[in-house]
Amino acid sequence: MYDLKALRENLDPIRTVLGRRGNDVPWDDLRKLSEERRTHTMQVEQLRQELNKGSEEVARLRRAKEPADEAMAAMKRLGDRIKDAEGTLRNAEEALSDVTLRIPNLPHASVPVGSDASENVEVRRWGTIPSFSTPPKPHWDIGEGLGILDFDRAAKIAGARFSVMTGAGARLERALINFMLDTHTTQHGYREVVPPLMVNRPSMTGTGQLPKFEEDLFRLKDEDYFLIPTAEVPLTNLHREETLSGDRLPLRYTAYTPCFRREAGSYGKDTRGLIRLHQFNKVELVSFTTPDRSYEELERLTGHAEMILQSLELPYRVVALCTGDMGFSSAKTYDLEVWLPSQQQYREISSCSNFEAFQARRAGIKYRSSSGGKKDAKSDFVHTLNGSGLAVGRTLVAILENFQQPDGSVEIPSVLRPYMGGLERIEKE
RNA sequence: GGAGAGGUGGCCGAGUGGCCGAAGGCAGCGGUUUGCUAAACCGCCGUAGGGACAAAAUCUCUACCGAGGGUUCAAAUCCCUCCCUCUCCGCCA
Repeated sequence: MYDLKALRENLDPIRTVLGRRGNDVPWDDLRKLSEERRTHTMQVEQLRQELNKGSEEVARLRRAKEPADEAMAAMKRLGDRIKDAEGTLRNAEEALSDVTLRIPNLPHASVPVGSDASENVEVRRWGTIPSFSTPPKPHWDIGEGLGILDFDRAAKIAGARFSVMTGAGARLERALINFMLDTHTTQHGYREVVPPLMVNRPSMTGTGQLPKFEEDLFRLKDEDYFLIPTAEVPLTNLHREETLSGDRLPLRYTAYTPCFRREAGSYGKDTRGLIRLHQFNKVELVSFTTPDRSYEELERLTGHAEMILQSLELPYRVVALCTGDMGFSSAKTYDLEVWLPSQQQYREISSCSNFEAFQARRAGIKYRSSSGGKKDAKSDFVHTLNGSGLAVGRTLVAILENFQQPDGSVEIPSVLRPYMGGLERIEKE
Protein backbone atom coordinates (compact mmCIF):
# COMPACT_ATOMS: atom_id res chain seq x y z
CA MET A 1 0.00 0.00 0.00
CA TYR A 2 1.05 3.52 -0.61
CA ASP A 3 1.02 6.73 1.35
CA LEU A 4 -2.15 8.40 0.05
CA LYS A 5 -0.62 11.81 -0.31
CA ALA A 6 2.39 10.46 -2.17
CA LEU A 7 0.07 8.45 -4.37
CA ARG A 8 -2.09 11.44 -5.21
CA GLU A 9 0.86 13.64 -6.04
CA ASN A 10 2.85 11.03 -7.99
CA LEU A 11 0.16 9.05 -9.71
CA ASP A 12 1.64 9.21 -13.18
CA PRO A 13 5.26 8.39 -12.29
CA ILE A 14 4.09 5.48 -10.13
CA ARG A 15 1.90 4.22 -12.91
CA THR A 16 4.76 4.39 -15.36
CA VAL A 17 7.21 2.56 -13.13
CA LEU A 18 4.71 -0.17 -12.34
CA GLY A 19 4.09 -0.71 -16.03
CA ARG A 20 2.73 -4.20 -16.59
CA ARG A 21 2.56 -4.91 -12.85
CA GLY A 22 -0.22 -2.38 -12.49
CA ASN A 23 -2.13 -3.37 -15.58
CA ASP A 24 -5.33 -4.16 -13.78
CA VAL A 25 -5.37 -1.05 -11.58
CA PRO A 26 -8.13 1.41 -12.57
CA TRP A 27 -5.80 4.39 -12.60
CA ASP A 28 -8.28 6.92 -13.90
CA ASP A 29 -10.83 6.06 -11.23
CA LEU A 30 -8.10 6.32 -8.68
CA ARG A 31 -7.47 9.97 -9.39
CA LYS A 32 -11.16 10.72 -9.07
CA LEU A 33 -11.65 8.63 -5.94
CA SER A 34 -8.77 10.28 -4.21
CA GLU A 35 -10.12 13.75 -4.99
CA GLU A 36 -13.56 12.72 -3.80
CA ARG A 37 -12.27 11.45 -0.53
CA ARG A 38 -10.52 14.75 0.06
CA THR A 39 -13.50 16.98 -0.68
CA HIS A 40 -15.86 14.83 1.36
CA THR A 41 -13.42 14.89 4.25
CA MET A 42 -13.38 18.66 4.17
CA GLN A 43 -17.15 18.78 3.98
CA VAL A 44 -17.67 16.52 6.98
CA GLU A 45 -15.07 18.28 9.05
CA GLN A 46 -16.59 21.65 8.38
CA LEU A 47 -20.06 20.47 9.34
CA ARG A 48 -18.75 18.87 12.50
CA GLN A 49 -17.06 22.09 13.45
CA GLU A 50 -20.38 23.89 13.13
CA LEU A 51 -22.06 21.25 15.24
CA ASN A 52 -19.41 21.46 17.95
CA LYS A 53 -19.78 25.22 18.12
CA GLY A 54 -23.57 24.95 18.21
CA SER A 55 -23.48 22.43 21.01
CA GLU A 56 -21.25 24.64 23.07
CA GLU A 57 -23.72 27.43 22.50
CA VAL A 58 -26.55 25.22 23.78
CA ALA A 59 -24.54 24.43 26.87
CA ARG A 60 -23.90 28.13 27.44
CA LEU A 61 -27.56 29.05 27.05
CA ARG A 62 -28.69 26.37 29.46
CA ARG A 63 -26.17 27.43 32.06
CA ALA A 64 -27.50 30.97 31.71
CA LYS A 65 -31.03 29.56 32.05
CA GLU A 66 -31.94 31.00 28.68
CA PRO A 67 -34.16 29.22 26.14
CA ALA A 68 -32.20 26.87 23.87
CA ASP A 69 -34.95 25.10 21.98
CA GLU A 70 -34.33 26.90 18.75
CA ALA A 71 -30.60 26.24 18.81
CA MET A 72 -31.22 22.59 19.61
CA ALA A 73 -33.61 22.20 16.72
CA ALA A 74 -31.12 23.76 14.35
CA MET A 75 -28.42 21.41 15.58
CA LYS A 76 -30.68 18.45 15.07
CA ARG A 77 -31.13 19.39 11.42
CA LEU A 78 -27.38 19.82 11.12
CA GLY A 79 -26.89 16.39 12.66
CA ASP A 80 -28.94 14.81 9.90
CA ARG A 81 -26.85 16.49 7.25
CA ILE A 82 -23.71 15.26 8.93
CA LYS A 83 -25.00 11.70 8.92
CA ASP A 84 -25.55 11.95 5.19
CA ALA A 85 -22.16 13.47 4.54
CA GLU A 86 -20.47 10.82 6.65
CA GLY A 87 -22.15 8.09 4.68
CA THR A 88 -20.85 9.59 1.48
CA LEU A 89 -17.38 9.91 2.93
CA ARG A 90 -17.36 6.32 4.13
CA ASN A 91 -18.32 5.10 0.68
CA ALA A 92 -15.60 7.21 -0.88
CA GLU A 93 -13.02 5.85 1.53
CA GLU A 94 -14.01 2.27 0.93
CA ALA A 95 -13.94 2.71 -2.81
CA LEU A 96 -10.49 4.24 -2.56
CA SER A 97 -8.95 1.63 -0.28
CA ASP A 98 -10.50 -1.07 -2.43
CA VAL A 99 -8.30 0.18 -5.23
CA THR A 100 -5.17 1.12 -3.29
CA LEU A 101 -4.97 -2.22 -1.49
CA ARG A 102 -4.70 -3.87 -4.90
CA ILE A 103 -1.81 -1.79 -6.21
CA PRO A 104 1.43 -3.79 -6.20
CA ASN A 105 4.65 -2.52 -4.69
CA LEU A 106 7.06 -0.36 -6.65
CA PRO A 107 10.14 -2.28 -7.83
CA HIS A 108 13.50 -1.04 -6.59
CA ALA A 109 15.71 0.71 -9.14
CA SER A 110 18.13 -2.24 -9.18
CA VAL A 111 15.46 -4.72 -10.29
CA PRO A 112 15.92 -5.88 -13.89
CA VAL A 113 13.08 -4.85 -16.16
CA GLY A 114 11.25 -7.70 -17.86
CA SER A 115 7.88 -9.24 -18.40
CA ASP A 116 8.24 -12.84 -17.21
CA ALA A 117 10.57 -15.44 -15.69
CA SER A 118 12.59 -15.70 -18.90
CA GLU A 119 13.96 -12.23 -18.24
CA ASN A 120 15.17 -12.92 -14.72
CA VAL A 121 18.88 -12.34 -14.27
CA GLU A 122 21.25 -14.94 -12.89
CA VAL A 123 23.45 -13.38 -10.22
CA ARG A 124 25.77 -16.27 -9.25
CA ARG A 125 26.14 -20.04 -9.18
CA TRP A 126 27.52 -22.28 -6.49
CA GLY A 127 28.57 -25.92 -6.42
CA THR A 128 29.27 -28.60 -8.97
CA ILE A 129 26.51 -30.28 -10.90
CA PRO A 130 26.82 -34.04 -10.29
CA SER A 131 27.31 -36.39 -13.21
CA PHE A 132 25.64 -39.78 -13.51
CA SER A 133 26.59 -42.86 -15.49
CA THR A 134 22.93 -43.73 -15.98
CA PRO A 135 20.10 -41.20 -16.31
CA PRO A 136 19.23 -39.84 -12.84
CA LYS A 137 15.82 -40.85 -11.56
CA PRO A 138 13.15 -38.38 -10.42
CA HIS A 139 12.67 -38.15 -6.67
CA TRP A 140 9.28 -39.86 -6.69
CA ASP A 141 10.82 -42.99 -8.21
CA ILE A 142 13.71 -42.89 -5.76
CA GLY A 143 11.42 -42.30 -2.79
CA GLU A 144 8.88 -44.95 -3.71
CA GLY A 145 11.68 -47.38 -4.50
CA LEU A 146 13.11 -46.88 -1.02
CA GLY A 147 9.69 -47.07 0.58
CA ILE A 148 9.93 -43.61 2.12
CA LEU A 149 7.40 -41.74 -0.04
CA ASP A 150 3.82 -42.92 -0.56
CA PHE A 151 1.74 -40.82 -2.94
CA ASP A 152 -0.99 -43.43 -3.44
CA ARG A 153 -1.92 -43.45 0.20
CA ALA A 154 -1.64 -39.66 0.37
CA ALA A 155 -4.21 -39.46 -2.42
CA LYS A 156 -6.45 -41.88 -0.56
CA ILE A 157 -6.48 -40.04 2.73
CA ALA A 158 -6.46 -36.49 1.35
CA GLY A 159 -6.25 -36.20 -2.41
CA ALA A 160 -3.98 -34.95 -5.16
CA ARG A 161 -1.06 -32.70 -4.18
CA PHE A 162 -0.54 -34.25 -0.78
CA SER A 163 2.28 -36.45 0.39
CA VAL A 164 3.01 -39.14 2.92
CA MET A 165 6.56 -39.67 4.12
CA THR A 166 7.50 -42.68 6.17
CA GLY A 167 10.50 -44.14 7.96
CA ALA A 168 13.81 -42.61 6.92
CA GLY A 169 11.95 -40.17 4.65
CA ALA A 170 9.96 -38.76 7.55
CA ARG A 171 13.08 -38.61 9.63
CA LEU A 172 15.01 -36.85 6.87
CA GLU A 173 12.27 -34.21 6.70
CA ARG A 174 12.51 -33.70 10.45
CA ALA A 175 16.30 -33.67 10.32
CA LEU A 176 16.21 -30.91 7.72
CA ILE A 177 13.85 -28.82 9.82
CA ASN A 178 16.04 -29.15 12.89
CA PHE A 179 19.23 -28.51 10.97
CA MET A 180 17.82 -25.34 9.38
CA LEU A 181 16.39 -23.98 12.62
CA ASP A 182 19.58 -24.74 14.54
CA THR A 183 21.69 -23.01 11.91
CA HIS A 184 19.57 -19.88 11.79
CA THR A 185 19.19 -19.56 15.54
CA THR A 186 22.77 -20.31 16.53
CA GLN A 187 24.76 -19.07 13.52
CA HIS A 188 22.62 -16.30 12.06
CA GLY A 189 20.97 -14.69 15.07
CA TYR A 190 17.29 -15.39 14.46
CA ARG A 191 14.80 -15.89 17.27
CA GLU A 192 12.76 -19.06 16.94
CA VAL A 193 8.97 -18.78 16.93
CA VAL A 194 6.11 -21.25 16.93
CA PRO A 195 3.21 -19.20 15.51
CA PRO A 196 -0.47 -19.90 14.80
CA LEU A 197 -1.09 -21.72 11.53
CA MET A 198 -4.45 -20.00 11.15
CA VAL A 199 -4.71 -16.24 11.06
CA ASN A 200 -7.43 -13.62 10.81
CA ARG A 201 -8.28 -11.33 7.92
CA PRO A 202 -6.36 -8.24 9.10
CA SER A 203 -3.17 -10.30 9.28
CA MET A 204 -3.61 -11.55 5.71
CA THR A 205 -4.28 -7.98 4.59
CA GLY A 206 -1.22 -6.73 6.43
CA THR A 207 1.22 -8.88 4.49
CA GLY A 208 -0.61 -8.46 1.18
CA GLN A 209 -2.31 -11.84 0.58
CA LEU A 210 -5.67 -10.09 0.87
CA PRO A 211 -7.76 -8.68 -0.65
CA LYS A 212 -6.36 -9.64 -4.03
CA PHE A 213 -5.38 -13.29 -3.64
CA GLU A 214 -8.12 -14.84 -1.55
CA GLU A 215 -8.62 -17.65 -4.06
CA ASP A 216 -5.06 -18.87 -3.37
CA LEU A 217 -5.85 -19.44 0.31
CA PHE A 218 -7.59 -22.14 2.29
CA ARG A 219 -10.31 -20.62 4.41
CA LEU A 220 -12.23 -22.18 7.27
CA LYS A 221 -15.90 -22.68 6.70
CA ASP A 222 -17.47 -21.33 9.86
CA GLU A 223 -14.85 -18.92 11.12
CA ASP A 224 -13.10 -16.11 9.30
CA TYR A 225 -9.72 -17.80 9.59
CA PHE A 226 -7.26 -18.63 6.85
CA LEU A 227 -4.57 -21.32 6.81
CA ILE A 228 -1.22 -19.65 6.41
CA PRO A 229 0.39 -20.02 2.96
CA THR A 230 3.76 -19.18 4.55
CA ALA A 231 5.10 -18.32 8.01
CA GLU A 232 5.81 -14.86 6.61
CA VAL A 233 2.23 -14.01 7.53
CA PRO A 234 2.24 -14.73 11.29
CA LEU A 235 5.87 -13.66 11.73
CA THR A 236 5.46 -10.28 10.04
CA ASN A 237 2.16 -9.69 11.83
CA LEU A 238 3.87 -10.36 15.14
CA HIS A 239 4.44 -6.61 15.26
CA ARG A 240 1.32 -5.39 13.50
CA GLU A 241 0.07 -2.06 14.94
CA GLU A 242 3.23 -1.66 17.01
CA THR A 243 5.89 1.00 17.25
CA LEU A 244 9.27 -0.63 17.83
CA SER A 245 12.19 1.13 19.41
CA GLY A 246 14.83 1.79 16.78
CA ASP A 247 17.77 0.52 18.78
CA ARG A 248 16.19 -2.94 18.90
CA LEU A 249 16.27 -3.22 15.11
CA PRO A 250 16.90 -5.33 13.17
CA LEU A 251 14.56 -7.92 14.66
CA ARG A 252 15.09 -11.34 13.11
CA TYR A 253 12.69 -14.27 13.48
CA THR A 254 12.64 -17.79 12.16
CA ALA A 255 9.91 -20.40 12.27
CA TYR A 256 9.22 -23.85 10.96
CA THR A 257 5.60 -24.23 9.87
CA PRO A 258 3.51 -26.23 7.49
CA CYS A 259 2.22 -24.03 4.65
CA PHE A 260 -1.11 -24.41 2.90
CA ARG A 261 -1.85 -23.33 -0.66
CA ARG A 262 -4.79 -23.84 -2.92
CA GLU A 263 -2.59 -23.91 -6.03
CA ALA A 264 -5.57 -22.72 -8.00
CA GLY A 265 -4.63 -22.26 -11.63
CA SER A 266 -1.63 -24.58 -11.49
CA TYR A 267 -3.40 -27.57 -13.04
CA GLY A 268 -1.01 -29.79 -14.92
CA LYS A 269 2.12 -28.23 -13.42
CA ASP A 270 4.37 -30.49 -11.35
CA THR A 271 1.58 -32.95 -10.77
CA ARG A 272 3.91 -35.68 -9.55
CA GLY A 273 6.14 -35.66 -6.56
CA LEU A 274 6.82 -33.20 -3.78
CA ILE A 275 7.41 -30.04 -5.79
CA ARG A 276 3.96 -28.50 -5.67
CA LEU A 277 1.67 -29.53 -2.79
CA HIS A 278 -1.32 -28.18 -0.92
CA GLN A 279 0.63 -28.69 2.29
CA PHE A 280 4.38 -28.46 2.69
CA ASN A 281 6.90 -27.63 5.36
CA LYS A 282 9.05 -24.54 5.30
CA VAL A 283 11.52 -22.78 7.57
CA GLU A 284 11.03 -19.07 7.16
CA LEU A 285 13.22 -16.06 7.91
CA VAL A 286 11.71 -12.65 8.63
CA SER A 287 13.49 -9.41 9.42
CA PHE A 288 12.38 -5.93 10.48
CA THR A 289 14.89 -3.17 9.76
CA THR A 290 15.26 0.56 9.39
CA PRO A 291 14.84 1.82 5.81
CA ASP A 292 18.51 2.76 5.38
CA ARG A 293 19.69 -0.78 6.05
CA SER A 294 17.07 -2.94 4.37
CA TYR A 295 19.01 -3.70 1.17
CA GLU A 296 22.07 -4.64 3.14
CA GLU A 297 19.74 -6.91 5.13
CA LEU A 298 18.35 -8.46 1.95
CA GLU A 299 21.85 -9.54 0.91
CA ARG A 300 22.52 -10.89 4.36
CA LEU A 301 19.25 -12.79 4.60
CA THR A 302 19.74 -14.28 1.16
CA GLY A 303 23.20 -15.37 2.31
CA HIS A 304 21.69 -17.08 5.33
CA ALA A 305 19.44 -19.14 3.08
CA GLU A 306 22.39 -19.91 0.78
CA MET A 307 24.38 -21.20 3.75
CA ILE A 308 21.89 -24.03 4.16
CA LEU A 309 22.34 -25.14 0.56
CA GLN A 310 26.11 -24.90 0.84
CA SER A 311 26.17 -26.92 4.06
CA LEU A 312 24.09 -29.58 2.34
CA GLU A 313 26.45 -29.47 -0.67
CA LEU A 314 23.60 -28.82 -3.08
CA PRO A 315 24.43 -26.92 -6.28
CA TYR A 316 22.31 -23.84 -6.78
CA ARG A 317 22.11 -20.45 -8.40
CA VAL A 318 20.83 -17.06 -7.31
CA VAL A 319 18.44 -15.24 -9.60
CA ALA A 320 17.25 -11.64 -9.41
CA LEU A 321 13.59 -11.63 -10.39
CA CYS A 322 12.63 -9.13 -13.07
CA THR A 323 9.85 -6.61 -12.62
CA GLY A 324 7.30 -8.85 -14.33
CA ASP A 325 8.02 -11.97 -12.26
CA MET A 326 8.09 -10.46 -8.78
CA GLY A 327 5.39 -11.00 -6.20
CA PHE A 328 2.74 -8.42 -5.46
CA SER A 329 4.24 -7.02 -2.25
CA SER A 330 7.92 -7.16 -3.09
CA ALA A 331 10.28 -4.33 -4.03
CA LYS A 332 13.13 -6.72 -4.84
CA THR A 333 13.38 -10.51 -4.83
CA TYR A 334 16.16 -13.04 -5.15
CA ASP A 335 15.17 -16.61 -5.85
CA LEU A 336 17.46 -19.44 -4.86
CA GLU A 337 17.19 -22.28 -7.34
CA VAL A 338 18.58 -25.74 -6.60
CA TRP A 339 19.78 -28.15 -9.26
CA LEU A 340 17.45 -31.07 -9.96
CA PRO A 341 19.28 -33.75 -11.99
CA SER A 342 16.13 -35.52 -13.19
CA GLN A 343 14.83 -32.30 -14.72
CA GLN A 344 18.25 -31.02 -15.77
CA GLN A 345 17.34 -27.60 -14.51
CA TYR A 346 17.39 -25.29 -11.51
CA ARG A 347 14.16 -25.11 -9.49
CA GLU A 348 13.08 -22.55 -6.94
CA ILE A 349 13.79 -23.56 -3.35
CA SER A 350 13.78 -20.16 -1.67
CA SER A 351 12.52 -16.67 -2.36
CA CYS A 352 14.06 -13.74 -0.48
CA SER A 353 12.41 -10.34 -0.68
CA ASN A 354 12.61 -6.82 0.60
CA PHE A 355 9.14 -5.34 0.90
CA GLU A 356 10.42 -1.96 2.01
CA ALA A 357 7.53 -0.14 3.74
CA PHE A 358 4.79 -1.82 1.70
CA GLN A 359 3.73 -4.35 4.33
CA ALA A 360 4.64 -2.06 7.22
CA ARG A 361 2.24 0.59 5.97
CA ARG A 362 -0.57 -1.94 5.60
CA ALA A 363 0.14 -3.52 8.95
CA GLY A 364 1.03 -0.35 10.86
CA ILE A 365 4.53 -1.44 11.88
CA LYS A 366 6.65 1.56 12.87
CA TYR A 367 9.83 2.35 14.72
CA ARG A 368 11.05 5.34 16.66
CA SER A 369 14.70 6.19 16.30
CA SER A 370 16.94 6.38 19.37
CA SER A 371 15.54 6.83 22.87
CA GLY A 372 13.22 9.36 24.37
CA GLY A 373 10.09 11.22 23.41
CA LYS A 374 11.86 14.12 21.78
CA LYS A 375 10.24 15.92 18.94
CA ASP A 376 12.98 14.98 16.49
CA ALA A 377 12.43 11.28 17.26
CA LYS A 378 9.64 10.94 14.71
CA SER A 379 8.24 7.51 14.06
CA ASP A 380 8.47 6.00 10.62
CA PHE A 381 7.52 2.72 8.96
CA VAL A 382 10.01 -0.13 9.22
CA HIS A 383 11.12 -2.15 6.24
CA THR A 384 10.17 -5.82 6.31
CA LEU A 385 11.97 -8.70 4.61
CA ASN A 386 11.54 -12.41 4.41
CA GLY A 387 12.96 -15.47 2.78
CA SER A 388 12.61 -19.21 2.82
CA GLY A 389 15.41 -20.81 4.66
CA LEU A 390 14.46 -23.23 3.06
CA ALA A 391 11.42 -25.00 1.63
CA VAL A 392 11.92 -28.32 3.40
CA GLY A 393 10.15 -30.66 0.99
CA ARG A 394 12.00 -29.32 -2.01
CA THR A 395 15.26 -29.63 -0.11
CA LEU A 396 14.45 -33.28 0.48
CA VAL A 397 13.77 -33.63 -3.24
CA ALA A 398 17.14 -32.10 -4.05
CA ILE A 399 18.93 -34.44 -1.67
CA LEU A 400 17.23 -37.54 -3.05
CA GLU A 401 18.06 -36.57 -6.61
CA ASN A 402 21.57 -35.19 -6.21
CA PHE A 403 22.77 -37.88 -3.81
CA GLN A 404 21.16 -40.89 -5.48
CA GLN A 405 23.44 -43.88 -6.00
CA PRO A 406 23.47 -46.44 -8.83
CA ASP A 407 22.07 -49.10 -6.48
CA GLY A 408 19.00 -46.98 -5.71
CA SER A 409 20.18 -45.84 -2.28
CA VAL A 410 20.69 -42.22 -1.27
CA GLU A 411 23.68 -40.83 0.57
CA ILE A 412 22.95 -38.45 3.42
CA PRO A 413 24.85 -35.14 3.44
CA SER A 414 27.34 -35.23 6.31
CA VAL A 415 25.86 -32.25 8.24
CA LEU A 416 22.56 -34.14 8.50
CA ARG A 417 23.98 -37.40 9.81
CA PRO A 418 23.95 -36.32 13.48
CA TYR A 419 20.27 -35.52 13.00
CA MET A 420 19.70 -38.96 11.49
CA GLY A 421 21.13 -40.96 14.35
CA GLY A 422 24.40 -41.38 12.48
CA LEU A 423 22.78 -42.89 9.40
CA GLU A 424 24.98 -42.35 6.32
CA ARG A 425 22.78 -43.76 3.60
CA ILE A 426 19.12 -44.50 3.05
CA GLU A 427 18.65 -47.97 1.65
CA LYS A 428 15.63 -50.08 0.87
CA GLU A 429 14.39 -51.63 4.08
C1' G B 1 -20.51 -24.27 26.22
C1' G B 2 -22.46 -21.70 31.24
C1' A B 3 -21.71 -17.60 35.05
C1' G B 4 -19.16 -13.19 36.31
C1' A B 5 -15.39 -9.04 35.91
C1' G B 6 -12.90 -5.89 32.77
C1' G B 7 -10.64 -3.25 28.14
C1' U B 8 -8.82 4.79 29.10
C1' G B 9 -2.20 7.97 26.55
C1' G B 10 4.81 4.24 26.75
C1' C B 11 3.13 2.08 31.75
C1' C B 12 -0.13 2.56 36.23
C1' G B 13 -4.67 4.79 37.10
C1' A B 14 -9.04 8.59 37.93
C1' G B 15 -13.17 9.87 35.33
C1' U B 16 -21.61 7.89 34.95
C1' G B 17 -23.90 13.38 29.76
C1' G B 18 -21.40 19.57 28.26
C1' C B 19 -16.01 23.23 31.39
C1' C B 20 -12.60 15.84 29.02
C1' G B 21 -7.68 14.65 24.28
C1' A B 22 -8.87 13.29 29.09
C1' A B 23 -6.92 14.38 36.65
C1' G B 24 -2.87 12.24 39.29
C1' G B 25 1.46 9.16 39.40
C1' C B 26 5.66 6.57 37.01
C1' A B 27 8.97 6.49 32.94
C1' G B 28 11.16 9.84 29.18
C1' C B 29 13.04 14.79 27.43
C1' G B 30 14.73 20.01 28.51
C1' G B 31 16.10 23.28 32.43
C1' U B 32 17.18 25.39 37.59
C1' U B 33 19.93 23.99 41.81
C1' U B 34 24.61 20.95 42.69
C1' G B 35 31.95 19.58 43.44
C1' C B 36 29.73 14.72 41.30
C1' U B 37 25.58 11.40 41.89
C1' A B 38 20.98 11.57 44.18
C1' A B 39 17.01 14.55 45.78
C1' A B 40 13.98 18.84 45.09
C1' C B 41 11.68 22.34 41.89
C1' C B 42 9.96 24.32 36.88
C1' G B 43 8.59 23.22 31.90
C1' C B 44 7.70 19.74 27.89
C1' C B 45 5.83 15.05 26.85
C1' G B 46 -0.14 10.59 22.11
C1' U B 47 -1.57 9.19 17.07
C1' A B 48 -3.81 9.98 12.43
C1' G B 49 -6.23 12.81 8.59
C1' G B 50 -7.37 17.69 6.50
C1' G B 51 -6.62 23.15 5.79
C1' A B 52 -3.46 27.84 5.79
C1' C B 53 2.02 28.95 4.19
C1' A B 54 6.39 28.45 -1.81
C1' A B 55 8.45 25.35 2.05
C1' A B 56 10.17 24.46 7.09
C1' A B 57 8.93 26.34 11.68
C1' U B 58 4.22 27.47 13.08
C1' C B 59 -1.03 28.16 13.30
C1' U B 60 -5.76 25.88 12.77
C1' C B 61 -9.65 22.17 12.18
C1' U B 62 -11.44 17.08 12.54
C1' A B 63 -11.21 12.25 14.49
C1' C B 64 -9.52 8.74 18.05
C1' C B 65 -10.80 6.38 25.69
C1' G B 66 -11.08 -2.24 22.37
C1' A B 67 -14.25 -2.26 17.21
C1' G B 68 -18.86 -1.08 14.89
C1' G B 69 -23.77 0.80 15.28
C1' G B 70 -27.65 3.62 18.17
C1' U B 71 -29.90 7.45 21.61
C1' U B 72 -28.96 12.92 22.33
C1' C B 73 -28.29 19.70 20.51
C1' A B 74 -23.98 17.23 22.98
C1' A B 75 -21.12 10.46 24.59
C1' A B 76 -14.88 7.93 27.50
C1' U B 77 -19.63 8.31 30.27
C1' C B 78 -26.37 5.77 28.38
C1' C B 79 -28.22 1.44 24.92
C1' C B 80 -27.18 -2.70 21.26
C1' U B 81 -23.83 -6.06 18.57
C1' C B 82 -19.04 -7.96 18.05
C1' C B 83 -13.78 -8.75 19.44
C1' C B 84 -10.20 -9.45 23.20
C1' U B 85 -8.36 -10.31 28.38
C1' C B 86 -9.12 -12.28 33.31
C1' U B 87 -11.81 -15.49 37.23
C1' C B 88 -15.02 -19.68 38.33
C1' C B 89 -17.78 -24.10 36.38
C1' G B 90 -18.22 -27.80 32.43
C1' C B 91 -15.77 -30.31 28.38
C1' C B 92 -11.19 -31.56 26.17
C1' A B 93 -5.31 -32.86 23.83
